[in-house]
Amino acid sequence: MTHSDPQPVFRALADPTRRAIISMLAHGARPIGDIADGFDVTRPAIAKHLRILEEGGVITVEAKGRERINRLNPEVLKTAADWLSYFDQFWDDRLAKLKEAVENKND
Amino acid sequence: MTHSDPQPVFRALADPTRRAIISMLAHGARPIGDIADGFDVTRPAIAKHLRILEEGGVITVEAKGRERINRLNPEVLKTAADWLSYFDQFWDDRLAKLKEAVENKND
DNA sequence: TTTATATGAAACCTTATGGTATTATGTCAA
DNA sequence: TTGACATAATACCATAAGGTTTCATATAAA
Repeated sequence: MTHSDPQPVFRALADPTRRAIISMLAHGARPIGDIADGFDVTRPAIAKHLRILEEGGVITVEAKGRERINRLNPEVLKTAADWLSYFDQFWDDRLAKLKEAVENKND
Repeated sequence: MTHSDPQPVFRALADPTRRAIISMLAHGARPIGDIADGFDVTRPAIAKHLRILEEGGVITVEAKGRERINRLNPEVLKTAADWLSYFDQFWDDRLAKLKEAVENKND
């Protein structure tokens, strides 16, 4: 319904390292150092990914002392999911029927 | 369940022109020329996008005389949708409840 | 107040990306 | 068979992406 531009989100999702970071942050907010420890690449590389995630609104960064806490902002991912949801009809009849059933019963 | 690598699909989805091509092909298969007519960029540019879509399995190309019909393969998009579906829990409680209700009643 | 720690920032490199213009090839139609 | 048409292929270009190393800065702890 909000129909906002999915481009920054799809851009953020395009890299496997960024998707892994997103998955990691789904389990809790973390500073850069902790994130970088989980990957082969250097911390500056992770910092660049975090910047792109932040630009896309996928994460927010909160300064806390000398640390900077990176927190997932999962609602933004809905922008991409919404774009893809149009194609539900092509692969999942059951979901369409389910949605229909619910719309008739509840709302 | 299939759990295949979403990388080629997310790559295909990363460009706005490619997403527009996907949307266009959702309404029916078309040859390159027809597709290119709908965009500002040149045909070789569209051809490159189609190549990336084909590499990602998002479209299939069928030679038909001197034309080459580009056909959407929408099931592949499910790979990306599945990856994103993990985050449903963060933004949509209703869907979770719905799923639960269905699992209790049907299967 | 040193010293260690967490991060930012700059400079640089290689390859991918998205685009162009031009030329070649295969197929249909007159 | 010749001409028109649909597309492929090639060469080229500018910028973005993803990575590195090195250096600077701010905060916490000794």
